Amino acid sequence: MIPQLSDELLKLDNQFCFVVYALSRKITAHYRPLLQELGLTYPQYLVMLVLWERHGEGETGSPVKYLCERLMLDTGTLTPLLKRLEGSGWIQRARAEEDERSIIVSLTQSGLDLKEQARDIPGKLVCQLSLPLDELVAVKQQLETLLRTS
Amino acid sequence: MIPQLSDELLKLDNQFCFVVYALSRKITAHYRPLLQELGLTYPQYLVMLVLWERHGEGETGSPVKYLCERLMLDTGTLTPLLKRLEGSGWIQRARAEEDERSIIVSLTQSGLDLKEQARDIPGKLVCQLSLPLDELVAVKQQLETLLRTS
DNA sequence: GTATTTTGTATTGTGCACAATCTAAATTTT
DNA sequence: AAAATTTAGATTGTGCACAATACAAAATAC
Repeated sequence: MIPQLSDELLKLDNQFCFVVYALSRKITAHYRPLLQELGLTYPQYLVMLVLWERHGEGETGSPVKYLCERLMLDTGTLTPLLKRLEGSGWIQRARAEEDERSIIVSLTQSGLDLKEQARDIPGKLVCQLSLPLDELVAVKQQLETLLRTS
Repeated sequence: MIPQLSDELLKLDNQFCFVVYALSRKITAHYRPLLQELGLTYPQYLVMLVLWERHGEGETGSPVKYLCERLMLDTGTLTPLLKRLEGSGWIQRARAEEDERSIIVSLTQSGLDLKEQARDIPGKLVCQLSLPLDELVAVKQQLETLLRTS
């Protein structure tokens, strides 16, 4: 059996995707203890980020469809997740009046208050990442290019 | 309410982690149709990569513990996954003789043959990524640094 | 050599991800 | 306007991830 280039390409350490996949799990593991104090999982935290951001822009409600697009997740993932957030008391779900198909997600007062407890999370996390901030920003931009165009 | 820096840091688009998380899901989505032809999921494919690689090094069997370390996954994830791979006929699982606690995973002939069908997958995937190969290699190295040291 | 601790794996339970299917409301066609 | 199509979410089923617990085999302590 002659060694081939394709053998090299099939090695785990040569997989670009594995690095992204493993790093993603590792970073969310960094978030876990911090988010646990707030009673959130990482995907739930992402939903809250969007709702907090929208609230700051004066948008008190967001359709599920909007959240799906923003987080690149489908309803099979978001519907049960949103029900759990509702069960925790952070959000409310209600049918839109103009379009009975649409569900509008909005923050409760507790959900809004939770933002104050989340304020220091991004800072704590960056400190745990062993890459200078400017390099981190540069890598992030390249990953965003991949995310947008691939 | 005075706008604060922490408001900016809490925006979704400023989250380094979200980019990694979303990109990871997007890349595995690229793999999905290719792997479906082989009857593998992406995490199963990663296990097969390690087993193929080990086989090339003359190691016919790998303990579960080794696979856990290599893939940074625990047995709660790997045990059922390995049972599914065994059910598909790609691998075998057997207790080690020297240490009855240890389970040794080895390729079946079909599992070894499957490598030939997987050979062209890395090439197909790189073509779907819209970043020149040299930049991809550079980004990968920085992500590896994060993965190792964070 | 027995007791204690550690190690390797399995199991259980919760929460994503995502494909596939379903339903009802809205829109478009004709 | 009735029929066909599209759209927004929900549901079902499979397969990860991972914490927590359990357990037997091995290693260590005593």
